[in-house]
Amino acid sequence: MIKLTIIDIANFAGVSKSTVSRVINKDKHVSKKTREKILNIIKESGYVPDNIARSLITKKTYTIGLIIPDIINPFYSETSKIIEDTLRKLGYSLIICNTNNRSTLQNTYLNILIQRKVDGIIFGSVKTNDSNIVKFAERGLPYITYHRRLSDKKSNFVISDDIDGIKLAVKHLIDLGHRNIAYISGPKLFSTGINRLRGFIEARNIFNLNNNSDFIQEGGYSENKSWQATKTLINLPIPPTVPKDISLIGYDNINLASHARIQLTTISVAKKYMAKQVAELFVKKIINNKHKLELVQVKLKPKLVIRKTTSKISI
Amino acid sequence: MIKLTIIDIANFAGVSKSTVSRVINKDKHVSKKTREKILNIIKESGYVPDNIARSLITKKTYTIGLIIPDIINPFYSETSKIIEDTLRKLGYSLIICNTNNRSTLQNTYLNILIQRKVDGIIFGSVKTNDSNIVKFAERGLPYITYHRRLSDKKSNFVISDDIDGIKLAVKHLIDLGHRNIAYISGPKLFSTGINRLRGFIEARNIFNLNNNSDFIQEGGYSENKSWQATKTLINLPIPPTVPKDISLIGYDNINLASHARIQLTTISVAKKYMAKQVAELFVKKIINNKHKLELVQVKLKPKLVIRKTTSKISI
DNA sequence: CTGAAAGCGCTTACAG
DNA sequence: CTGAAAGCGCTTACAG
Repeated sequence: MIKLTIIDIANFAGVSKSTVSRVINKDKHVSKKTREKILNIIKESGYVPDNIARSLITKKTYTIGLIIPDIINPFYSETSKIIEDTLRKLGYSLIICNTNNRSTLQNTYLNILIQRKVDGIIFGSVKTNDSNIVKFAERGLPYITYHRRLSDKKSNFVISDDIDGIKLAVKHLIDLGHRNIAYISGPKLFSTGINRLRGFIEARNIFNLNNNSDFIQEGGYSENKSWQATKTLINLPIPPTVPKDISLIGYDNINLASHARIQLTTISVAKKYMAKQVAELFVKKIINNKHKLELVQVKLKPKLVIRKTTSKISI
Repeated sequence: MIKLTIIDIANFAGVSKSTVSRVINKDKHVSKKTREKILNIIKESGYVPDNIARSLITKKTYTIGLIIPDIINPFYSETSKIIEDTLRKLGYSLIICNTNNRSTLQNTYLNILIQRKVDGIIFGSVKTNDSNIVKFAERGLPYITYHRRLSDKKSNFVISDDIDGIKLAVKHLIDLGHRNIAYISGPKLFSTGINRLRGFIEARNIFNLNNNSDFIQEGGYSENKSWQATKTLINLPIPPTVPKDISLIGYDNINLASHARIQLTTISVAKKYMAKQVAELFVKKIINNKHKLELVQVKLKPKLVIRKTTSKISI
């Protein structure tokens, strides 16, 4: 199996390699006749241009890195798949990196991606103040985050409006007659955790609810911690309002929420749309638009999905 | 942000770029003094060698393609993650491609990966006779499959021994006193489906079981089809042996099998080990060993995991 | 142990 | 519309 180069094609067609290059790059300044001749030879010969050689000159690899905590987590496998699909249609390939939430591994990946000359990096779960990303950003490599954002005002992101989401949840409970509403929070090193908590506090003020600080418990996205928090809440002198049982709203419409035996009322995040948007906007507004310095800062509206775990208060 | 090249480092160190290159590539023929000086300058300056330029000469990209049906399927997200992790430790990056089982998309990806000059391709779900892969293989690009194999005797693979797996299952049922044993098969275009069926037929002969052809029903990995097949089996004049209900063995120890309300006895495949092996053997035995033409053909032993869906026959 | 030179397979002004 | 030449940032014989 001999590997063909652009020179082989040029010789065979009786033209210079410049002309072959123009045909490959869809340059208009080639006569129809020459173009067709070359195109034919390329097809017949099975010649494939070497992207490596091309990248060396153009400084574009058409490769993007995706840094996520864990592809086994359904949120990330679903969004990764859509990101990959969207990028492919735009001519890009994706290198997926699982950090397992370890910042040393994230740094390892950042170095790998820099050395591989990726055109940019998408982050799926940034900590609000990640000094390593700030340092890396100084290299001038374009990046964007989804699901979570950096606190930096000039950062690019596509996220769900977490403040609004919690307000939807609180409003729903109030509409059902509840007044004592508690909140089990996520970790505060992510914008998701920070903003949902902020949304809860704002909602309490808007609706004039009990400001009892016991009604906010740290759950930390851990089953165990959340279970402890729940017990604390139930044993409060004035526990959260109780209908038949307790009205309960989750966040992120994970598959388990709709399970027949669970039927959790939930705030639903448009994760598929988010994934498509982050990939498209990153390529179109940032990577292919380097001169313009346009910021991408998108907050998607969450939705309330009412199922069986919330109901009217029964006094 | 100015981009440094090997020439900048060379000038700064007062040596030629050849010497810098040797240091970067850990060539021994450099004096300790020069080496340390250069290493220091590299560190201080934040210089990162350009892998693209290097690849153009070495013809190695240290990139591997992984072609799977769907990263959302837990089997593939779990194995992909391990493959990626294993490859990273060996110095390789991974481009994951989801075909959704569509051969046109697989071809698209094959072309992309060829153009990107990947060092090899790992396939997660090949059809036994995939003419496109055969055609592609003629390009001389190394490849290997896992989970499923090509019928081609000279192909590389790491799979589970599916024939043996079914035999384990049949033997277990016989040990429990069953004699009328039925089998709901998978699609025959995969080695998994073919070999499990073959294993079932061989087991019937070995244990002198009823050769009734009604006891083999096509399930096609589809819930609906399998349900039809089950009804057909139950309504047979002589149905499969019935204890309290029916003894049932699944294949592939998916998470649902161990669910508290399911407790399916199952043939378990060492998928994590399989993933690690396919990545390691591919790099060590095939990619880094091109001259030797060594075949990698590994069949891992499956295990029987006994839970609650199988029990002694009660006459 | 070190350097000068050639070359990997392309693209891109420049000139015609 | 087309070609000759320079160059992208490295590696690698070859020579000393």
